Amino acid sequence: MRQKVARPTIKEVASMAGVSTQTISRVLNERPDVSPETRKRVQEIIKELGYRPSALARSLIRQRSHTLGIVIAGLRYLGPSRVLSGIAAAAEEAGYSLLLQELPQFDENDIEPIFEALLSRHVDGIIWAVPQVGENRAWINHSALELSVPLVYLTMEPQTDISVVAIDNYQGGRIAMSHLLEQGYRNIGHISGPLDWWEARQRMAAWKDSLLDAGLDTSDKFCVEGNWSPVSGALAIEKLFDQYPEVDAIFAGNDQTALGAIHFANQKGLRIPEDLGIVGFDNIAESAFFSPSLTTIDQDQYNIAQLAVEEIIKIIDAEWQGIEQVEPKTILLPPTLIVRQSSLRGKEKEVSLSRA
Amino acid sequence: MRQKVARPTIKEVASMAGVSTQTISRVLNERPDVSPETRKRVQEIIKELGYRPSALARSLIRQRSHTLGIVIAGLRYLGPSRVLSGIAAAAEEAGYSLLLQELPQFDENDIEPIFEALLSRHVDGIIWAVPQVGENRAWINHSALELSVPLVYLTMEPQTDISVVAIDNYQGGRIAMSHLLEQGYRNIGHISGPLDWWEARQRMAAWKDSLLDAGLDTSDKFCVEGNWSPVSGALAIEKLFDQYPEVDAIFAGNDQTALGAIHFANQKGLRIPEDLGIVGFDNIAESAFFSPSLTTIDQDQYNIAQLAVEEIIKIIDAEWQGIEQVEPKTILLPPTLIVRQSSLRGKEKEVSLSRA
DNA sequence: CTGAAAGCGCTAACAC
DNA sequence: GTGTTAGCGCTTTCAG
Repeated sequence: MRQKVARPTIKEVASMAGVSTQTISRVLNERPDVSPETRKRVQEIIKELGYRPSALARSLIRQRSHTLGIVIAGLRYLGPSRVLSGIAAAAEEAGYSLLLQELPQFDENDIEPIFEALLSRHVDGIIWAVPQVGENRAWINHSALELSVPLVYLTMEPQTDISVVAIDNYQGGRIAMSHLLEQGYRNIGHISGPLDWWEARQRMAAWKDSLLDAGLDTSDKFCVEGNWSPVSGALAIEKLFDQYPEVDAIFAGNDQTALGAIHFANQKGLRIPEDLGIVGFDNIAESAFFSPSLTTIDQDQYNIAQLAVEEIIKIIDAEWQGIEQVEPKTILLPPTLIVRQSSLRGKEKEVSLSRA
Repeated sequence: MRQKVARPTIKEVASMAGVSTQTISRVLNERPDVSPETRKRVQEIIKELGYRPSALARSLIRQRSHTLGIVIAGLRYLGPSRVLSGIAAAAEEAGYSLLLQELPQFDENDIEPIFEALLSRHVDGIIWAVPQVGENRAWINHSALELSVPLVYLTMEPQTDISVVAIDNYQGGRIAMSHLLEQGYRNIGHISGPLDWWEARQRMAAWKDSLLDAGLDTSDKFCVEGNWSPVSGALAIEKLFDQYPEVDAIFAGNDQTALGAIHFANQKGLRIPEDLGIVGFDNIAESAFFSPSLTTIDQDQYNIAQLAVEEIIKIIDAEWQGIEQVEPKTILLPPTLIVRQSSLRGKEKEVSLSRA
């Protein structure tokens, strides 16, 4: 059974050491103006009592909590979790704690209470790591612009007034398409993500622009909207084959959609990559083990999360040093192509095991 | 550009309303002893100023923060993320905020600073949601038993002195094995998770006991240790076929390992489920779309997370009401079997699309 | 070098 | 009903 242990306060340490609380405070904060003997004695008593200062009381008086508010959505998906993991590592590294709020939905519009919960606990800054879906950016922009602490957007469309750190989804789409075109595919269809997502629109735009640049047709029939899920991928490819029978390759909005497409193609007896080339997006761990293994676009979400943390701490420190406004910055990270079997037509195939 | 907006304090509200801060406090806390007119006037001013009380100051004086400390590890994996999502939802529901600490490794042994970061911020309780790996339970037990706040373990071996909420992994393994045996498989191999994980050992024990109960052989050759990853699954099954050529079914430690095994079997031209039956564990979203779709064990991690939150709040409330020690409780949730194609031998196959 | 006084933003206990 | 005093646990003046 747990032994409830009360935490000693600075007062108890002081009376035990026979000095005032300020002296304890001085020792804690490593101020020079304490005699070596007093310092040593106090430190011993601190250790003996297991005393730790209250970060809460400190936050109150210093007006700085060394805590970051994180707003996130969709932790049941892999992407947001990886982002959160990156944030956690970077925050730990920088000596910040994390106050976490998960939105029940991506397009939650009642965000006042979310901010309130964070601000009333005196966070030093807020990272908004919610994908931009529908109009949810509008709501948050409205609230964010009159906020008492700095804010950084993660995974959102670049903007003028607030710092943004994101993956360059458009660039990623271009890379995927270049690869398919290089492999000789010419009838390339697209299974998009839900088009109220900014990321889905970016990837789709890259698909369309790539076809245009290559002098190819870009009829609406060549694109079907999915919802990121494997099942939507399977349904989408079926529809795609209906309305675009010549299709010889697919750029899928994400790996899970691609998986659904592969599943369908396998069942139809289509050979991948000979009859149909497929490229995904995300590079989820499983994608190296699909049958066939999936060529995809890797986005380093862990890394952008760290950049976001660094950025917000930079802003916090700047404002703390009296700089009233820090110039908003936009950081767009390019993703990279991971070539696997699903798109390698007529070339030497890699062995998936050796590079997973 | 963001407009830095200072938050008003209770003092400003008070002087604006021409009353003392005490009266504001009374209105905030909905005390009866305020005249209707005063109350109304104060409320209007609060709204006008956009005043919100500081949860920090409240925590300090009330000795209660309505904040839960969450210690977690492995957010890059799906399981812990789902757990966190469940915790977040339940905490939100109960009006608690979340202070998050992610361990850099599962078997991190320097946990003092982790606890310290949470306790110095006056969390009301701690949920330890780190899988039990190697000796990490020993370290935490040592620290946990003399803690100033309640603690609940999530996903850990039941114990006598502290409350635990977990999935019954052993039971899950038994269900998986019963299913394979019912389908007529008799040479059932196991690809385990890393055996320093408690969950991996539980699932393996279930595999062994099931074979014993069925009067079947349980040679060590029938089991290969993996590390949860698809690649380890592929390597493990190869080894398994080497040392146990008669194998006609595999109970995989998790879905990703099963995916690696499927990948290998497909490449070898083995038919699943005819030549080889496969059952996984976890029911990840992708598993319904493997080729063939994967029979697996579903564990409701979202749900156990909610139970853990409820449990710790119950303990917090109890201690708050003067009950010194609350009897530790163990909640073991049984997982459920999800039947798909990979194990359905000689029976009518479901169509994976229709039930995904 | 060290202590006393004041206060961060709020609330509990007691006056009036 | 409402104000005053005191104090949560700590730090920041400013004396001495």
